[in-house]
Amino acid sequence: MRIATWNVNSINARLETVLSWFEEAQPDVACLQEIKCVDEKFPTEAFERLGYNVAVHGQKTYNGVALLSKTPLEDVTRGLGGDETDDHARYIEGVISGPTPVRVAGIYLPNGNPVGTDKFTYKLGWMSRLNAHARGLLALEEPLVIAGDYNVIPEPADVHDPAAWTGDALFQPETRAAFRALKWLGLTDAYMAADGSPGGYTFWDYQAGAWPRDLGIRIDHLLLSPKAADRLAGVVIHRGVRGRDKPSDHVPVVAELDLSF
DNA sequence: ATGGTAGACCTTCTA
Repeated sequence: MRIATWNVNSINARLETVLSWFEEAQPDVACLQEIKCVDEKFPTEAFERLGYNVAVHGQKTYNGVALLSKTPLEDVTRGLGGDETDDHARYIEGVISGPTPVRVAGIYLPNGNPVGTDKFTYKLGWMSRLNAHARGLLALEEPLVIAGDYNVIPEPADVHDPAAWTGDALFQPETRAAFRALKWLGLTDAYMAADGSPGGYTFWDYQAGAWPRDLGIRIDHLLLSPKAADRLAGVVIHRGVRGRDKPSDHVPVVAELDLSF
């Protein structure tokens, strides 16, 4: 099973680009972030024509996540618990039906910049709530994938110039510690387990020639429960997508799970 | 040099 995560930076501005990638890459499951539209504006029919079942948790202008699957989605939930005052659309979860069901959570973790503001506090609070929720999911002892734009640079090897990012919310010690705490729960970073070579960037800023100069960061991750990690067959970062017309600033990351045993 | 680009949307916010 190929499971993809991709921050598309507006699904409607990016529809042709996204659909053509889906046709060639044929992911079985996809988590999309920053769809930047309400549920009714999501191009559901276009994905249904490609054979996908669609679940959306949208929001006007900002954020918004979607979960797509070639097999039916079950037990879909929207929103991350732990704070009733949080109205950002950043979390969607469902079970991918099949002989070996896989629970998939798609996340758009807050950016958190600038550091020292309530935005950074919100980011750390969101990570704490994700930790609490993941703890409960892991107790189910299922194949589980938590995939999305984490807005976390885990290690210096995941950024072209660590010194240039020391003041950024994505690379703060507290941010990195919260990401490590997720892994300590028993989650495996799929890219590190399958490949792990430095320079596996997933995001290049639109500004200052970041893409042609390969000034990237690795912030789109798939974290796997033990029963999902046991089946991990590989991870591919589709970096070439960044060089196409009208690209998102993120590229798709695809993990392959072997569900044949 | 505090620059630069992109998207939603209505003048500025988010990234």
